[in-house]
Amino acid sequence: MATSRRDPLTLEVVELIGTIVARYYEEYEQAAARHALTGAQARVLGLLSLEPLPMRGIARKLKCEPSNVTGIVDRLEARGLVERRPDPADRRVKLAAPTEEGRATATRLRDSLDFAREPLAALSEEERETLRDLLKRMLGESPL
Amino acid sequence: MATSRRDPLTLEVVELIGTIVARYYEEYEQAAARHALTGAQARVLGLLSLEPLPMRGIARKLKCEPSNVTGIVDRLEARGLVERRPDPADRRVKLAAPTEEGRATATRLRDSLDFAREPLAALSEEERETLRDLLKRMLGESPL
DNA sequence: CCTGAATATTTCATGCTGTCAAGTAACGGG
DNA sequence: CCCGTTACTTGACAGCATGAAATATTCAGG
Repeated sequence: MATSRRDPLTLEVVELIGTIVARYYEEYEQAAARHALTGAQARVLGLLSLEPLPMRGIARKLKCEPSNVTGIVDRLEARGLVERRPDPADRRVKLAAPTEEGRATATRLRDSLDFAREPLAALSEEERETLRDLLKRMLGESPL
Repeated sequence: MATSRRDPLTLEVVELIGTIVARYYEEYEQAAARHALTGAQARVLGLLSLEPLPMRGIARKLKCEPSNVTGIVDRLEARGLVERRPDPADRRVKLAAPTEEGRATATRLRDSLDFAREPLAALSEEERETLRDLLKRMLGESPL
């Protein structure tokens, strides 16, 4: 299993992935900032724009403590982008859902992110297919 | 230029890259935590293990304010992993350099990161070459 | 040589993210 | 009905990040 970990080719690919990660992260933060959001706020808003979630559900997706989510949703709520609604099935639960404005912001954010990720245009359709398959295999082998 | 931004294949690849970024970042933080370091501290220590840098140089590499670097280096210095040395050529400058222990920690950190990135082993050598070339093309087109 | 603009670093104030521990409210099985 | 569990919040604390102001040093021009 360790046979391929040290060879120059693997190290080069690892290096490239590191570069992609750094660039992606930076552009994500910048895109969020353009909408006066922090990265964490943008991630939560993006999650909620797919479906409303209980606070605990957000924490699970973000892999952080629920007490942390309280603050992030507080700030989004204070800006009118998100609202807390009671869960009819369980009065302990609060469902966070985007407001109309929150949904609009999430959409604009997503669009500006797509644009930031434009470098894929440098590849032909066939190349993108190859890339997709290789990335899938990379991710598929990992347990998670 | 926008011709390829919306098609399902591109979106799928973007999604995959997002997954890789999330996983990479998470594993980086965990690897740092295993050495009782934060992500930012691990990044700085990794930089300095390549070459000593002035505070401002670290800030440039991290793309953050110099005043932020002061605190990060403070904490690394308090742990004996880094030391500040005067720059003989310019008395305004302080060079941050890893101590012996800092270098050792950086090495162990790098090794544990290589292990975290093991999923590449799922690909054959030829596939890794293809992946390398595609990633290079993706990155090469961007202005930086 | 001296002055003034520019540079390197630090300090301070502030805000956000993250953790942990403790507290409150509600669910649900026995 | 009670008790353990679960969901959420609060408060204390640390770290990261920014911006403005203070200090020390460099360097160019007169």
